[in-house]
Amino acid sequence: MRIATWNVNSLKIRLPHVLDWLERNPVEVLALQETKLTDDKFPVAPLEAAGYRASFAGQKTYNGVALLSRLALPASDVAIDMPGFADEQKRVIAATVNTVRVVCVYVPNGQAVDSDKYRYKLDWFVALHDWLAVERKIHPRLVVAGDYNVAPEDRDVHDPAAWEGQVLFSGPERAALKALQDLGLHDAFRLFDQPPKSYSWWDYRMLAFRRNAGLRIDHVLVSDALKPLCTACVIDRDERKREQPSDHAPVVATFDLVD
DNA sequence: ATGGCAATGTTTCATTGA
Repeated sequence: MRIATWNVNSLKIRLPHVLDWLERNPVEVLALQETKLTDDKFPVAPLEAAGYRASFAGQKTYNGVALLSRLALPASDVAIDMPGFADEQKRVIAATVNTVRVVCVYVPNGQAVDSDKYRYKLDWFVALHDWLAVERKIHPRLVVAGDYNVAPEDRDVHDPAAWEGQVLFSGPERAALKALQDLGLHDAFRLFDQPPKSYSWWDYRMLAFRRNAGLRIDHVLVSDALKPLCTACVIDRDERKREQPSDHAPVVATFDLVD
């Protein structure tokens, strides 16, 4: 079983990319962020034609998340938002697919340290932590995949000295991500040997991709019970080379589970 | 010093992203 996450930066623009990618990478579950579509505009039909059911929670212009899963697999208990955290912004969707509870998250960007948006990001992380502390008890097989907008360590940043203390790499953000990991949610990417300078996002500007000036901010966290079943985790950086790409690359985790 | 690139809205630029 493969579970992937991808911030597509507008599913309207990126639908051809997603369909093409799924054809080449027929994962069992794909978590999408930044769909930027209201629910009435979600492309249900083309995704079904490609063999995927879709659950989604969208809004106009910003945010928006979705979970795609193969039509042949059982999928149930779709949940939107975090209970107890009132939020207009559509950033969380969860579903149980093939006995695995999959949570798709789009963590706030934070804009700049000391901004209102940064405080909202840290508050959001606290809510996520407290919610997942409960969810992991209910669902031992738990995957939390998405755009976390935080690079965990120096090796996840192309220029850690320049980024130190900046949004996406500040101490409080990294501590918030670490607190999730301390719940027993493990960074699947770091369970394996990886190429040096592996990143999942590159700025559209400054020829960042060509210089590999990126950050690793998209993560798949796996619960204690799933950790021994996780057999691989890769970033598909080739997708970033395509025509009119998202600024994020897909991240794919593989599990030794029968589909 | 501080823009650069991309997407959205109802647009002739502002806002947001990361």
